[in-house]
Amino acid sequence: MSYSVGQVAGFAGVTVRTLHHYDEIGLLVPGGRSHAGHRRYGDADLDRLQKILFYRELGFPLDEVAALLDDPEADPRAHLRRRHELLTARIETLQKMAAAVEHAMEARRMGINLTPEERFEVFGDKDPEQYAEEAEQRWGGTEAYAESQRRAARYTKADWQRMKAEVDDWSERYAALVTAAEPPAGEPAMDMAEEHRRHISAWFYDCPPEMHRRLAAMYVSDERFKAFYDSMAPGLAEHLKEAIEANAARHTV
Amino acid sequence: MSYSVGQVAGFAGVTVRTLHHYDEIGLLVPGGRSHAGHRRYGDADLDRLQKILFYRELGFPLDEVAALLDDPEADPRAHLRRRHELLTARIETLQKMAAAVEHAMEARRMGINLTPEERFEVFGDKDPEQYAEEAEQRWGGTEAYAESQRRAARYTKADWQRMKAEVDDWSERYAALVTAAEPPAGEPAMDMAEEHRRHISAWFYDCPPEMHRRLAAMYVSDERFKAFYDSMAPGLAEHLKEAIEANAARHTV
DNA sequence: CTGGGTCCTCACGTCACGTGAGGTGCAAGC
DNA sequence: GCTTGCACCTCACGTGACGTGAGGACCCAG
Repeated sequence: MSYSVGQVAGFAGVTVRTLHHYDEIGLLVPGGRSHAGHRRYGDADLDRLQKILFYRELGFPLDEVAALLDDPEADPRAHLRRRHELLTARIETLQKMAAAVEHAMEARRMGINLTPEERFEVFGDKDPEQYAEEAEQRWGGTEAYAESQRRAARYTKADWQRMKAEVDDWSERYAALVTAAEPPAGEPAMDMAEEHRRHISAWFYDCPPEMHRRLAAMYVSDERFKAFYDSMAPGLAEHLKEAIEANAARHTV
Repeated sequence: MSYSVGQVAGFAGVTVRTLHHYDEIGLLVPGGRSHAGHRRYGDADLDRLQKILFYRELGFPLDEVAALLDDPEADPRAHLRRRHELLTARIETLQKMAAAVEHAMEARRMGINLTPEERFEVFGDKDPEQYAEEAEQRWGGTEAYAESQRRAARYTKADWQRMKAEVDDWSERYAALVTAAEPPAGEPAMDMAEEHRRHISAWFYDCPPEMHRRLAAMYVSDERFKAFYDSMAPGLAEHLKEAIEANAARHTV
């Protein structure tokens, strides 16, 4: 019914030193001591440790953790709710970061340059107006940048030619499909959306349907991606987006 | 085309001191210095800083960040891929933590006690066999624990009586519904699933359909939850799970 | 020519522990 | 009965990633 430092450290996944430290600063004082002066942790101590580790995991400094835990206002249910909120909030920001990384990967794949504030928007909380003017200056030169991109990569020249041939072939066929007014949710369009996905997966990065769907949203929401696809045929970006969504739905069934 | 420490600190969301530190340890040495000895950061420096902050955000110590960035093997695409993988992995573990918290909330709501290893499983990497024997000893006494739970909470005695009356009424009606062989996806069952969800939201914690669905999965996967519901009527747990899923699907359309 | 703002370089402080050093209590094996 | 081993103890200094002044240089505006 009571545990030693070693045991607690063992199943809580912390070091003995950490428990000593928490004792020193009064954050987690064990319920009692053995005859020999050894720390003895009871169930209540384990419970408290669990909460401590939780808040620590989310980046709270230890004194704030202490304040949270020693708040006489909060009942256990409120704690669980609070933790769930913190977790979901954290998950949300990480998902935004992941989305920004996807954005960057797609931009790189298509040789589109990013503005400096876009590079940092991964970390949130930006003043979007602040550096707006100089963002303008940075346009143009995209083609040279894209070319340097290509050279910087690992592929050989022959690889690049094969890849480019695939892209050209695909875009020609998809443009034809759009001008023939094929429906986006039809079999031919979905098949070409799937081909698009496999192309990315084969040459650039693993792109499951879920992610492909998020990319599709970018193709219409971001002007540069939209311009890239619409240059193949007018309305192609929107058409491709719907085809990708239909294809993803077909996959997840 | 080149920025001062203050500017960089501004739009990267770090302090000037941090940039000084990165210069000191050679992690991010600015491209040049002005006449007066002031640091001048170029575009390449910003790019590198973005990567540094990213890896730092994910908990890498700075020397490892340096090792990653100065690895001559890695091309930029590989970096983006790697970052995306790290992010999705982190998101996944956080989602597991959130699930464990939901588990704990539901257990507390129904007065079910958790074993000590369950309390820590939020943090993953446990040897599931290790403390198995003593887990046994901890059973029984659940009712007393549940009672103490009730007293510890914020509600008044009258509130508890009202709440319990609601529960009793609901379980009686749901048991009748099951014995009458009503289909789980039928309107009456879905309505009672919705009532169940609203009950939790009103008395305990906000429970959107998404979360309700995850709880339903626990009702059949965890023996204790299953026993709780099956004691109302045989097969009720499974029936309720399907009703909750049907109700959630109805909600998201 | 005097502020005010931004930059500079020491250099010590802080937080959450890590890492020995040197010693104690106790059960098992020789 | 003794030593060996193990898990524990208490100092106490080290470390990583900065925070926080102290004291001084540069530069533009009023």
